[in-house]
Formats: sequence, C-alpha cells, structure tokens
Amino acid sequence: MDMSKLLQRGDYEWELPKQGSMRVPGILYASRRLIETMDNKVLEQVRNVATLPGIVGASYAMPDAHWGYGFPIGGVAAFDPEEGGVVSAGGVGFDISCGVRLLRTGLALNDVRPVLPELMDALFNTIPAGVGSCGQIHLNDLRMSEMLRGGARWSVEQGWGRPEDLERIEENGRMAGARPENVSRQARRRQCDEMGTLGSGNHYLEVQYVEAVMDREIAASFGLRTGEVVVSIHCGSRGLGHQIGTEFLIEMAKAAKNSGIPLADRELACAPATSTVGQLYLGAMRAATNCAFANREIISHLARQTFSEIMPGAKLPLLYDVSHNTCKEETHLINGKETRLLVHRKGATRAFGPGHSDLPPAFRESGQPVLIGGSMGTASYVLAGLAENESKSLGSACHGSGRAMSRRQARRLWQGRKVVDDLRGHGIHVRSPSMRGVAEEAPDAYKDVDEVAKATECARLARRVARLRPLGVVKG
DNA sequence: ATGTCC
Repeated sequence: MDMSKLLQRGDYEWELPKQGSMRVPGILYASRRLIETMDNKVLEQVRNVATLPGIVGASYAMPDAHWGYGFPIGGVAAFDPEEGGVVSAGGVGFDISCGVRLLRTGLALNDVRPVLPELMDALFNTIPAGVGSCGQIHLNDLRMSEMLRGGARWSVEQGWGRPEDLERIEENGRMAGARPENVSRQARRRQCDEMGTLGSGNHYLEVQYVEAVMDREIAASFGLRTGEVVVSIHCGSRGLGHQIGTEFLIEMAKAAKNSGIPLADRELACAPATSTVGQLYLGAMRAATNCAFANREIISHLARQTFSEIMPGAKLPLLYDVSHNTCKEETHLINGKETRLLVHRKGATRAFGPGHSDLPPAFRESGQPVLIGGSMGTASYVLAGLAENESKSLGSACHGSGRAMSRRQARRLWQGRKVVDDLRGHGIHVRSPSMRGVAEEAPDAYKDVDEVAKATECARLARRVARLRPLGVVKG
C-alpha cells in the first residue's frame, strides 16, 4: 500500500484524511506490516465509501481488509437515514449474513483423535458441501416464507436444533423486519433444496481443539478449556442471498442514478435507506439473514447427529453465532448524540463489549464472543468485544485472516491434492468435493491470522480469548 | 460468495 497517503494515529491506527468528495475520513486498524501488504485497492475503496451520502464517523477498515466488490471486505460504514443515508447491497456482500458459529463438544483431543478419520468421513457424508449442493430438506413456497420470517427459531420448531441455542445467536436467531414477500421467485427457487448445505469457497465445517487460552477468566465464562474439541461452522445464505444481492445491485444502480447520488465506482450502487428500493432491500436482506441463521442451525443439527453416532453422549452446546456480512439498524453515539444508524459490516464482525444492552445475560460481563475463522491449516480465534471499540469502529472487529492473494493466483501456485496431502502430514484431515476449491483455499493464500488477531487486540477492537487449531475440515 | 457465463 502507498503509505504516503496515510497519517499514523497510533501503533495500530491509520487515517486517510478527508479530501475531495470524501464526507468523512477513512480509518484503518492494522499493524504497519499488515498495512504495508494491503492492496492499494483497499485504500481506494475506503475512500470511495467515504463519499456516500449520510455516512457518519468514518469509513473503517479492519486488520484483515482486502479488495472486495465496491466496499472492501473487512469494511465498516454507518449511514444516518435521516441525513440522506444510504443502504448498499455491495456494502453487505453477495453472501448475505455469512457468519461463523462455534459449538463446544466437552470432548478431549485425545478422545477424538483415534476416531477422527471416521468422524470426518461421516460429517462429509452428512453435510452437503460444494457449489449447488442440495440437502434432504425441500421447501415449498409457504414453508420458504416461514423460514425467511423465523430464522433459526423456525429450524428449532421443525426439530432441527435446540431452543437453548436461540439466545446464543445474534438477534436470538430471528432478524426482525424480514419481508419474505420482497424475496423474488428466482431467489426462492435457488434456495428450495439448499437448506442445511455448506456451499463452497471459504465455507467450511472444522473440527478444532483449543490450543491455547489467552484470557483465562473469559475463556472459563465461555466454557472453553485448553485441549477441548470444538466445531466451527462458516457459511451463509447460499443461493438465496446471492440472488438477492445480484438483483438489488441492478436496482440500486438505477436508484442511485435517479436519486442523483454520484458514484465514485459503479460497484458502490446504493439507494437512500428511506427510498422504496432501500426499504425493499432491507426487508429482503433481513429475510436472507434469517435464511443464514436457519441454515447454520440445521448444519449444527446434522453435526450433532453425526457426533452422537460416533461419540455417544456428546452434546455440542452452542457458544455463539455471529454474522459478518450484514447491515443492521443500531444506535451509536455520534458527536455526543444517540443516533439510529444503518451499520454495514462486510467481512467484519459485530463485537459489542461488556455491558452492551443488546447482548444476552451470558455475555454481559465478558463482552460478545467474536469468532475469527482462519484458513484450513492455520488457527482460528475466539475474541471478546471491548466496550472501547464503540468509539473506534462502531462496535466492530475483523472476521478472519483475510485473503492475501486472488483465487486465480492460488490455483496457479498450488494443486489441491497436494494441499490435502501436506495438511494430512500436519495431522489435519480435509474432506472436499473440489480439489480446485482446496487449491484456492490453500493456507498460504491467506494473511497470517495470528498477526490479524494480535492487531485486532492491539487496536483495542476486541480481546483475544482462545486460539483454535484445526483437526479436520469439511470444505465446500 | 455464486446453478463459478441462461
């Protein structure tokens, strides 16, 4: 990255000063090394987002930021609807409400290792993965609407999940304001056989163990102990979210033009939040959020069934489920005034700190679990939100290690089969329908997750709680 | 991310 455009505000904070048509400055949180290796495109996209109507505070980039569609992945931007603020489909991302959840198992590493190959085969056979994968659940139009309105609550009602999971999902597993009637026939059709499927790309189910605990008190309150096996699930709203994103990008391109919003990049397509298109998108996007919540709940149910067959008595309680591709209505303190905002987090995780009123009682003292997915061969992290991030990043943190290179570049450098064999040599069992997908997801195609997690803590966005090591991966 | 170009 061209460092000459940035002012260093702290060891882990960099400002892109307001200039030209920018309405607010850009703020990037990262170590010098992470900033240096970031694509110049990230800075350009942070700048572009800062020009959009109604943006408040700043256009933010998290330590894992990289180049995305219009908005950077690892970007946070909030807009005030009463000041002409916009909503943007590209600011949410194609995979609406993509997110991570973490299940504890109560099992020790040594109990699981002997059955690991068998366990991974069973998980791979039970949980459909890959592009266009279909599941056992088929939804007609009526049930589709119920799912889109009910989210994870609907899954639980159908018998695919447990009632006690719900308070451990953002929004209690059901996003209010969902408008199933705003979801097109095409989006519904793409989703009708895809519930309970993982999808492709960077989506996965990983069996991991707690390798190290950084904050003993919070780890204990989360029920995480060194050597315990956990399961992480990373996926989103599948074909439905993608279709909604695609359709509304077109509608928003028109809406921006009609509303006279100048776009620095056509990928920034957006509509005033109070406009017809803006409201239609919010209703559809919230329905897609419920689809993602429902999907992760069903996948958890399948994982629980599989575990109980191989490890009788294993319960797999949910620690937390949080999205990292969202636009949410939240109240934040802006210039000393409580303001209702539309907060876009694209490849960024909500990370509310201790005492936040939106958190369930279980996390009021610790702050919200922040689930950070690494790449296949490296680590994942559990962090906890910090109250001081409210004024820094509107209560947000990073979402993963972030890609360090394009998929095409990764395919040129590695062969999927060899990646699987290398990981097997490190004790990690990979199951995937696509060796091409595995090559694209090779561990070295990602940034160093340890450095990203450290920068997130040093920037005071979240506190590191535990480091997770993969044992087995089902990869889409 | 994605019925990876209806």
